[in-house]
Amino acid sequence: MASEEKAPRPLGDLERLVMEQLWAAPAALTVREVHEQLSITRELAYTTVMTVLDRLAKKKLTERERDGKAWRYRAAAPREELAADLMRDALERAGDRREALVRFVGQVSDEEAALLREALARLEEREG
Amino acid sequence: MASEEKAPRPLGDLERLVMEQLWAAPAALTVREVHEQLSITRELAYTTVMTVLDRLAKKKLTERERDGKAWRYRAAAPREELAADLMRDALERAGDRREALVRFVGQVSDEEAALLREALARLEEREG
DNA sequence: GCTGTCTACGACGATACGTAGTAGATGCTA
DNA sequence: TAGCATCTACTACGTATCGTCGTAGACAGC
Repeated sequence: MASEEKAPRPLGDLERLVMEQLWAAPAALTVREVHEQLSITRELAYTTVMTVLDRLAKKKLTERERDGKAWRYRAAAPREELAADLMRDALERAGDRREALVRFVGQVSDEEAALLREALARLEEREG
Repeated sequence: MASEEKAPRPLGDLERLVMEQLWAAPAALTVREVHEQLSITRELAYTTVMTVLDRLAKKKLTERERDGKAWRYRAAAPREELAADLMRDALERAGDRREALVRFVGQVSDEEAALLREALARLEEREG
């Protein structure tokens, strides 16, 4: 016992804000566009946003493509995918998975429980 | 959109090892006992273990009670509870929960899916 | 050639963690 | 009673992450 891998570090506050911009956008965004969006709420240097976007790319959370001399960034995976990964990760580091799942479903709202049943039903249907 | 709280930082490697000792123990442990256990595998100063236990207590992950002049530490919550909390937390920061849950159940093993169904059934039974 | 726009790279402060030393209280023992 | 052992409390240091920028250099258009 006692042998697991490191948990993925959670996003920092600004990193999360930036990812939310990318997730909300229909297409890849330039640093300037992200900066402008964030500037609505808070004051940030252009280079700060650039640095964060760059770090996110190094962490494989964003991908970028050239657009003239600028880069366009987009989220590497949908927000829900990241959430599912984190859930999976949390489950994996539980001791007794059955117990963890029981506690988990005991915590979710009725609506979420319904969504879970629905998701499981769909899975069963697809997998036969 | 864009308004969530900070995600709980994951445990550090040593912190995790220490928590695993506490989770595995049937009763509260002294610093010395944890230190001795960990010393089987790696060399660590007594005070290092003490510091970690202390930090875990400040983070409310452990609780401690006096035993003579020493403290006895125990996990504040079972391992599975922490896992369930993390899963819940991950779900909460997903955008579309339905989508996140679909992706989640799509990721788990067949066995885990079965455990999930079982947990949901038990929940339904209990809640009527 | 000057100006504006981008990127690349480096930097600095704060915080978290792994790791440990030292000081001081207290109790058992020779 | 003097000492050694045992514990806690407090401080500290190195590394990594993250928020936050500044500066320098490449380039394009006026």
